[in-house]
Amino acid sequence: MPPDTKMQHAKFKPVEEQLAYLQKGAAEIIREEELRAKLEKSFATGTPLRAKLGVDPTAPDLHLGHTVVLRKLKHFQDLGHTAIFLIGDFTAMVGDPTGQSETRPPLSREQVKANAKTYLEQVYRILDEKKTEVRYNSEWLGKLSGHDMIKLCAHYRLARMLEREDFRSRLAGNQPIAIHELLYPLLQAYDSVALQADVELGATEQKFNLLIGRDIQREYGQPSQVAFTLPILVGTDGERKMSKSLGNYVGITEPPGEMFGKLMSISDELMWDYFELLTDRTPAEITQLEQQVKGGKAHPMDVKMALAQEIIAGFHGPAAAKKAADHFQQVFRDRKAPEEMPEYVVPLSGKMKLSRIILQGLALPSKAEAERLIKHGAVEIDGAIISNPAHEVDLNKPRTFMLRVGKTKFLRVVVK
RNA sequence: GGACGGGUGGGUGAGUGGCUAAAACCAGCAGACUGUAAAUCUGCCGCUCCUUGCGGGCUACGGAGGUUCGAAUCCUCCCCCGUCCA
Repeated sequence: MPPDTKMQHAKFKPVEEQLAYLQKGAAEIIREEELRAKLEKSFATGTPLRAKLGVDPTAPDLHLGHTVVLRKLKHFQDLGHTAIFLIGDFTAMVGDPTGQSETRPPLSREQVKANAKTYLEQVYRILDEKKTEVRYNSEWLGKLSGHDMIKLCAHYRLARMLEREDFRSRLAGNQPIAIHELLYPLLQAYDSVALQADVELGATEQKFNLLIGRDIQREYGQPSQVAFTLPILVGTDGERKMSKSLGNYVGITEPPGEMFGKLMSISDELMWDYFELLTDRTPAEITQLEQQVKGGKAHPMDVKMALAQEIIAGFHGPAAAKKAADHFQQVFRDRKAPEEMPEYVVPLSGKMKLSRIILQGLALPSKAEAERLIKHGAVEIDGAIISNPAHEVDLNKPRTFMLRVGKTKFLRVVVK
């Protein structure tokens, strides 16, 4: 063994170990042998790989779905490689057609800038800010001349571009495709050229774009990047992709208690996906847990609680996660009122309608909604169900009572 | 530029003059059952007032006018979207 190789051992972990770490949770690695070769070369020369993740600065509120791919980028970072977080400020003005059934409205410069800032703040909850190379693709794309652009386009064929599912179906369904949308994959590919990416990460729906990157890099005389895709995270409904607009998401900036509740509401089957994609448990550990649950040795709820706690600890710290777990245990499992609940102060007066109190105290959308809840028997005062929507509460002397609305909402009402 | 087709409640989408706050489905909310699960079942699901009722008022079917005792439904103009032809 040459002496300099020994030194490299300190810098990078053995290739097989790295590979195993990276493979966890991957949907597809194209091609795996190339990744191994790149890792070997990196190991031998002491040069970190350049792993790229590009995002459209369109969604300032990140949820767990976004974190799947971010966590993988973090894994590269953990192994000593260079994590490149690319903000597609230029391409955002084009609009990624991926998975779109219609043309996306482009974003203005101001929107892009503001979104990018919020985006980064949230990304640093996962990535190490000091070690992350943040780039904006306007840096090179903005400088492309018309001539450069034509040259780039000349490297790809229309027929291949139209192979893409979303283009094909739109074409077949008489839906419009704007010419500039064809440019998007090419520009993304050019980003890989500009950044000399060794690996590009993305969700499975990005596969097509990532593959074009390989072709274009070759055309520009560079080694092809490895296309590394990750599964799309299913939302809390257990059916569709996690997304904000579907309301089946868990936001990473949500309070720990909220996150806990949402995570516990996922189905038992789904929790294994979450373990794989959102925690650092090894595949072996996960399989073991799964068997324990199947064999009746572990209760699914306890396992799910551990899952929720682990995920939350990553964003809010272990203490906050523990607190959320305790709170959950008390309120839902033991069906007791929590120790802490929001307070709502009402001034001393004669009487007040219960519906008005919960309307204001819980910021419900309408009084009709409040009355509906009462009629349904969802409202309790100090443990007694009140089902008369016209019920009035005496407010003639100072006191405190506990209001419960539905299973999850509590309010300490203080009359003074 | 021309010819068609279309814009209905959070979404899909029925409804061609009164019985329509507007079918159905989805989403959502609540209750039951549970492990706050999931699945299932039941109810609710524009706003507001009260005496909480098969109750009163208001607002709503792209926009503005009009016809009519009465319009999501008919007429006029306008805006927007799609298809086809050029």
